[in-house]
Amino acid sequence: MPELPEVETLKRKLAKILIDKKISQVKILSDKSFHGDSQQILDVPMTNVWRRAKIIGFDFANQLTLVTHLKMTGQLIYVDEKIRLGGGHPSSDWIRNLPSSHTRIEYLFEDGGHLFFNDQRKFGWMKLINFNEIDQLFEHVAPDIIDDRIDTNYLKERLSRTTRPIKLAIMDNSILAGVGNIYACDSLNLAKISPTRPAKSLNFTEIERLTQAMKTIVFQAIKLGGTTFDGKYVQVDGLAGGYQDKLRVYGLEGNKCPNCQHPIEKIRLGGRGTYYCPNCQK
DNA sequence: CTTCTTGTTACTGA
DNA sequence: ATCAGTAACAAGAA
Repeated sequence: MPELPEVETLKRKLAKILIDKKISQVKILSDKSFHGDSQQILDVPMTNVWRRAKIIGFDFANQLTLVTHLKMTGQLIYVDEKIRLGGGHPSSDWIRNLPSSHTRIEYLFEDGGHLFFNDQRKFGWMKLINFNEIDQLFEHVAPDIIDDRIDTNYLKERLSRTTRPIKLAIMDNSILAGVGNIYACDSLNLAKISPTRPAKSLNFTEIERLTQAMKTIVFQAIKLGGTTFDGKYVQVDGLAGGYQDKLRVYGLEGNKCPNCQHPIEKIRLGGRGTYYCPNCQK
């Protein structure tokens, strides 16, 4: 599931590859995955690639932006002309065979490169909007966890107002953006705080620990290129990320807690799988 | 066959 | 009015 680190990893690579290029053709293979008139961005130079929360935006010279949310199973994979023609040394061979049955949109660039939007579950989307419509996308979205505006004082203020379990609160985009299930579980383990604690019951020191833990975990995951779990998220070149080898508790039911060696347990919180250590996470 | 999976939003109920 | 809980979305795995 792409969260902030996965989306940031994709954005950095796509910015390097795509800025200044022009799209020559858009093939929409699933109508519900694309919103807008794709003809409007043909032969227009791409000027910038950005990320905010879990959304990536591709800006074009004609004041249009292609925004995308990958939801749980979206992938963005770029294959250059050399690899497509059977040459080069692709780091993962299967990308030569795209499009696949899960490819929803295919972008052909003027230099022969191809960008594939794959999405098994079709929850993800790509949408063409005007520059002046970008702000309203984030109207109800708080700053990213890696933004300096998310600090202990801010979170103390926001969290003291709700009795919801702390894990649900830190996954709430209107409080802070970019922390999904994987990094919420791992951050709470690093901070030694139980995911079920009412948010308002955390004292200043605990919130400070949790804030630091979330930033540490998210920065580490970005550095490692994100988490590849069930093979759903992959990098732009089709390769896995690196954080799955560093996971503390997520998906590790029965394994030993990295803090205290007690077996990790799985519970259900807000209808979502939640992994934690009942011994050291208080 | 049924059940489970998930990020986000829309809806329902308190 | 505001907050909390949950169904819905889609497609595949178990």
